[in-house]
This record gives sequence, structure tokens and C-alpha cells, in this order.
Amino acid sequence: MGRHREFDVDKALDAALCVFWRKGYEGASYADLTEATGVERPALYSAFGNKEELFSRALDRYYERHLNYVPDALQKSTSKEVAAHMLYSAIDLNTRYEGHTGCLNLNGLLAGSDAAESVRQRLIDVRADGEAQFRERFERAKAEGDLPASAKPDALAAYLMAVLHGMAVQAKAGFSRGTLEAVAEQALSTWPASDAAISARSSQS
Amino acid sequence: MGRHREFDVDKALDAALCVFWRKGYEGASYADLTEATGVERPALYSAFGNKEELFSRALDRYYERHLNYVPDALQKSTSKEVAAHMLYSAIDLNTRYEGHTGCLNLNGLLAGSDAAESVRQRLIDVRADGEAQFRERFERAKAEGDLPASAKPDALAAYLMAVLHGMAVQAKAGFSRGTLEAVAEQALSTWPASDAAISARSSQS
DNA sequence: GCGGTTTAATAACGGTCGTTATGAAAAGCA
DNA sequence: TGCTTTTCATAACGACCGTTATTAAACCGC
Repeated sequence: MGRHREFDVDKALDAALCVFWRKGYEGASYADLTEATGVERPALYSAFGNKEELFSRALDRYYERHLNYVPDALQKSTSKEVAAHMLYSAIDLNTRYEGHTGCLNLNGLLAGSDAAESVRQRLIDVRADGEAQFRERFERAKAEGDLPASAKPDALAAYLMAVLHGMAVQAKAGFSRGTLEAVAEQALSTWPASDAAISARSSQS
Repeated sequence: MGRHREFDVDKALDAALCVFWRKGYEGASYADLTEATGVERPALYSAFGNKEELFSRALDRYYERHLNYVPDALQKSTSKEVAAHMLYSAIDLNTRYEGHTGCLNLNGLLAGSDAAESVRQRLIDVRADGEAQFRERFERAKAEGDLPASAKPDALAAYLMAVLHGMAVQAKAGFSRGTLEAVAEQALSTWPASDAAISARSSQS
């Protein structure tokens, strides 16, 4: 007996998941959660427990619903296929939703409240500056023949930064799907050799 | 005229830098900053302005003092040397200080307050679980001959996750220097081929 | 319809956040 | 020594944080 619950627990959890995905754990306030879920705070507490438990539930659901390609990847017949499946699935996940890019797991360690938006933007800008330096450096290397003509300096710069910072961080910073795909290709291949080295190698065989 | 400043502005900024490095922007409170710097709040405000300006000053100093290997890397003669210099310098920076691992830039997007420590640990654990799955999968691939006997499954798993999450995130999660170095090696090479493919290639030449 | 039980919404709790008013202490100049 | 100026430490500010008492409303079995 007793009064019936008036909201859909699963839908509320999905809405909370999106909030955590976008703002991280600390960055997501109950004001955000009540607005996104349409459920008042005490109802969230009675349904999910405290904030940490709610986040834990959202994290579990994230792995069940959005990271469900991991088992598929693990079942591929070769390790390289496993890696490729993971990389391209992650790109898809990280860029599918415009509102919450990146990975919930990492964004929980990444994002802050709205009050820190300008700071985050500043960090993103500084990061982009660093990448631009490498892109320019690789453009120069390409002009000097250090890199083959087929080399994509922006993709190389993105790859190097991806190894430094991670693809999920790049997705959070608003990178395009195409850029992430280029990073994945580089991650699965080797660093390009110069045209001179290539011609030397082909003349050797 | 007027009273003289009783604390060293540079030392206070260095102390604040370490706090931001470890806890991120939002995660670093003025209670933390006053404790680390030994300077009371009003003095920090008069010397640096508000929190955002103090962080901006710390970020500038971080780039000047700790990321000063970037220009050196950019001056290397080949792009691969540039990448290698960056990768190994970053490993050194990310693991040099036990108190503030990783990268200040990323940790500003990563860390939260102490109250969220258990949540962060939870995320770290989940991340480690994901990596363990790939390590196990690569161990199986090694046993099946999909990977050569010289392959290091834990290094391969770390590499794949590094492409997904980034080296700085791994450093923040407490990874060893050796693991990061292995990731850098992988990032500079290609994915290992199976022993069968290697013998086929060598018999071809 | 009534009692017992569960949920709903309002409002408030103590605590901490970043920030600042306030008055005492120290320094240079007259 | 006084006067002015700057810095110092104490303490408080309003706002928001996560959390919860409190009270009204909705449901079930009788």
C-alpha cells in the first residue's frame, strides 16, 4: 500500500547520467539534477540515496548502456581488431551526444561547476595553443621533407596530443569526429617516415 | 612608504601552483591555499586578485617553469624526435612529484575536492578494471599466438587505454613511470604483429 | 469513509565556498 | 614623535552546497 511513485526511476536516472556526464560528479549540483530529472531533491534521495550513490548508479548504467561495446571488442579474434573496435566505438560514443561529449568516467574527473567555465575554456585554449605549435612544427617538417607529402600535420599533432592528454579529453574540448578518427588511425599505425627514408627502403628491397 | 610585504610572492605562487596541480581549480579551496602558502586569504587577494586570477598566474608559471621543454622539443631536427622528446619529458614531469602527479592543465579539469575522494577512487578502480580486461585479453591473444612472444600484454593494454584516456590521466591515477615509458614506446611504434606474420615477412625477404 | 503507509513539495538545516569589511601593526617621511 | 600609507590577521558576509525535518497529498486494505 501507500502512495505510488509519480516519476519514472529509469528516466530520472538517465537524466542524472547526462548531467554527470556533462558536469562531472562535483560539478553536478542537486539544482542541476532536479532541473534535468524534473524530480525534487527529497524524491531523488528516497529513490537513489545520497549523491554518491546516485552517481554510482549512473556509472553502472553508463557501463551497461553506453560502454556495452567493450564485450564485443573483447570477442574479436585478434588483438588489433580489439583495439580498432574499441577506438572507433569510443570515438562514436565520445562525439554522439553534443551535450555531453567525452567519457562519463573521465568527465567525472574532469568537469567542474558552471562557475569555472571560463577557467576550463582557458585551459582548453592553452591546450589548443600547444597543439597548434606542434601542428605548425609538423607543417614545417612537411615543408622540409622530414615528413612525406602524404602526411597530415594536423592529424599528427592531434595524435601526439592524444597520447599526452587522451582522446576523451579532446572530445570534451569539442574536437570533431574526423579529428578523432584520424588520431585512431595514427594510433594503429606507425609514425610516418620521411620520403627519403621511404625511397631508400624501397630501393633496398 | 607603507608597510612592507612579509611573504615571498614567488614562493606563495609556487605553493599555490602545487595545490592547483594536485586538486584542480575548483578542488583547491582557500583553506588549502592558505595552508600551503602560509599566507592568509586577504593577503592572497591583495597580491594576486581573486581565485581565477591566482590560478591564471599559476598556470602561466607552470608553462614557464615546468613545460619549458616544449621549445626544446620543437627545435629537434625531425618530427619523430620532437614527439619522443615530448613524450619522455612529459613522463618525467608527470611522475616527478609524488604529491601532484599528472599535468596541471589536465588536473585542473580532473580533480575535485577531498570530499569526492572516494568517488574519484571508484572511477580509478573502474578504469583499472577496464584495463585489466584488455590486459587479460592480450594475455590470451599472446597465448593463442595472435601476439608474438616478445609482446608485453600489460604494456599493450596500457597503450590502448592511454589512447583512450591519455597518459596524464594515468599518471594522476598513480601509474608507475615504467608503465608510462612503455606506453610511450608503443606510441612511437606500431602494433605488434603475430609471430606467424613475422616469420612470413622474414621468409619473404 | 477511515487508518496506515508511502510519496510529494516546501522550506530549512549546518557547513563551506569565494570574497571582503574592519581594525591593529609596521614602515617611510615630515 | 606624529601622519600617512600599506599590509596584516580576525572575523564576518551572502550564496550555495548536500542533506533532511515537516507537512500535505495520494494510495491501499478494511
